[in-house]
Formats: sequence, C-alpha cells, structure tokens
Amino acid sequence: MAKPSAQAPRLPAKWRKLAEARCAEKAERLTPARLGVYAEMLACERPLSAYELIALLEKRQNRKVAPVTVYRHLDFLMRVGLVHRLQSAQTYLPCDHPDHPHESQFLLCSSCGHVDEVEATGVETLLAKVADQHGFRPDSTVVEVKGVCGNCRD
Amino acid sequence: MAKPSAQAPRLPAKWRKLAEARCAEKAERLTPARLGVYAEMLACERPLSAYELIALLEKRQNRKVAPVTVYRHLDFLMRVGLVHRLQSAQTYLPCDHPDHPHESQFLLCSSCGHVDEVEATGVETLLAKVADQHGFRPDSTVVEVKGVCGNCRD
DNA sequence: GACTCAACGTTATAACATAACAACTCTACG
DNA sequence: CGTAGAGTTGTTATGTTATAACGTTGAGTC
Repeated sequence: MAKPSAQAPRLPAKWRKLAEARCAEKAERLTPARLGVYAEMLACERPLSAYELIALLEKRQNRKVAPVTVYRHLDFLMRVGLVHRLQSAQTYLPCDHPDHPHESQFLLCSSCGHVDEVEATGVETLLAKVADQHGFRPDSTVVEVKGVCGNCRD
Repeated sequence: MAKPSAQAPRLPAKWRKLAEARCAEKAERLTPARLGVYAEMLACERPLSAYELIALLEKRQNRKVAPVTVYRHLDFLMRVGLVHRLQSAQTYLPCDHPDHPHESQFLLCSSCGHVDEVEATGVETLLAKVADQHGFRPDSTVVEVKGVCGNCRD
C-alpha cells in the first residue's frame, strides 16, 4: 500500500513558537498551509527559489501546487518577518533570528551556496548617514555581499 | 514621406569618450549596436527594465528587437562597467561616473523613481570588515536603499 | 581566399511573478 | 444559533524577466 505523504516536515517547537509570536504581534493567522511552507524552508537549510519550493511541496504533498499559492505564502512569511528574499538571487530563506524585527545583511557564498545572515548595526547606521547626506529618507535597505565563505576557502 | 528613424539618440562626446576608454581597457569592441543601447539608456535618465528598453529600441529603429539581443548588450555594458543592474528592481541604468571601476550604493526613490548612485567608500570598507569577521572573503556587493528623495519630501 | 573568433539574428523555451474571480472558513456580533 | 464580513485558499490564465541552441555575418589575419 502507498505510504501517506507527510503533510509537512517536523518543525522544531522553538521555531513554531517564534512563528506564533510574530503572527500574534501583527494579528496575522498562522494557518497549516503557511506553517507547512515555513517548515519546508527551514528543513532545507539553503535559499530556495519559489519554484524549487513548489517542487518540494508537490513531492511532499503528492499533489499540484500552483505558483500563486506559494507566492502568497512567501508574501505572508515576509510580511511577518519569518522569511527574507535575496534580491540578487531571486531566492527566499528563513530568517535566522526572527525573535525581533531587523534589517539584515547577507553573505552569499558563490562556492557552496550557503548564506549567512548577519546583523551589523553599524551598516544600517552608516547607510542612514549616507542617505541623509544626500537628502534621502531611507525606508528599507538591501545589502548582499557575494564572495567565498570560510568553509570553502580551506 | 516617412521620416527615416534615427539609429540612436545623440550621445554626448563626453560619454562616448568614456565608453571608448572603458572598452579599450578591457579589449572589448564598442559596436554601433552596443553604443545605440547605451545612448538610449543615457537619454532616458531613469532605470529601465530590459523589456522597456526593447520597446524604446523598437520604436526608435522601427523594427523588432529580440530580448536576447538586448540582454547581450546589457551584459556587455555591465561587463565593461558602463551600466549597473538594480537587483531589487530588476532594472538597468547607466553608471553615473564610469571613469573608474568602483562599487556603488544606490538610493531608490519610491515616489518619483529617481535613482541616485553614490560612492561612499566607508560603506565598502565596513562591509569588508563585517565579512572578514565572519571569515568571508567578499567579491562584490549589492547595496540598495529604498526611500524618498529630497525632491519628493518637500 | 580561407581560417578564426567575436558579434549578431532567429526561434523557442525556461524561470519568475501576478491578475481575476470563485469558493471556502473562520470569527464576531446581534 | 446564524449570518455578514473579512481573510484565506483554489483555479485558470497571463504577464514579465531571462536564457538556450544554433545558424549567419563580418572584421582581422595568415
């Protein structure tokens, strides 16, 4: 007999709690479908394109998943601060420390694909200063550094 | 009688000279087609998507332009440092000061669409330092700040 | 002239993302 | 209760961005 397809990968309690907290803050609903997408992203441990995510979900759930569905879930997850989008790669990855709102910087390894999310307050401060010098009022920032990570340098 | 369509907008001598210099440095050929795309971008004064650029070129030249053609020209112009890609907007714009190689930061106004290209050395220095602290060797950076420009704040 | 290599043209398709609308599901309020 | 309203999801279609594959042209060189 065919094995029933799991509804989602195991989501450690820690992450579930954080997700629930973030949703509560913003009065957003954490539905099973949304949680399922989040769990899939956490289980993967690397940035995923929307369509890679679709493929994973289809395999997991053994049925078709429309792109718009995944994009809506991604929009939601980004809105509540659980997921980031890598603008230079058009991929998505779970936030490393979703316990508080923040702007991040990303270190993308071109060798292994790993992405390190860092939160150097100095960067945001400096960018705010630079913007101010040009009469510019910043709302959000995109900071992505491509290079080679420590593991890949050997 | 129909007026013949111009082959390209006027390209000020200053920019042409810079373009020639950059190509000479890298032993790349500055063909009329490439120059035409560059001139069109300079004439526009705002970031363009590849397909907006295609539409402009088709109107100007009164014939079909295939996407791959424009993408190749854009690749070339980025390779020699005459054009940048805005990763967060998937648009392209001419470099503001192509007289020397550099990493830039971009200030994108969400109100008027204007983009200011700035070159704050402190930003690159700081990012290099942050990367180093994480054992990361940076190759290139993407720094894009969204907000409202001085003109639009009034 | 024939060779070479980069540039260019042409067609097709892949990859990324949203529009429009119908159906379902909570939840709050009477 | 029950039903109205808002948010979520499903479905189909389409729009936008980018590249693959392969043949042709054109300028420089031997």
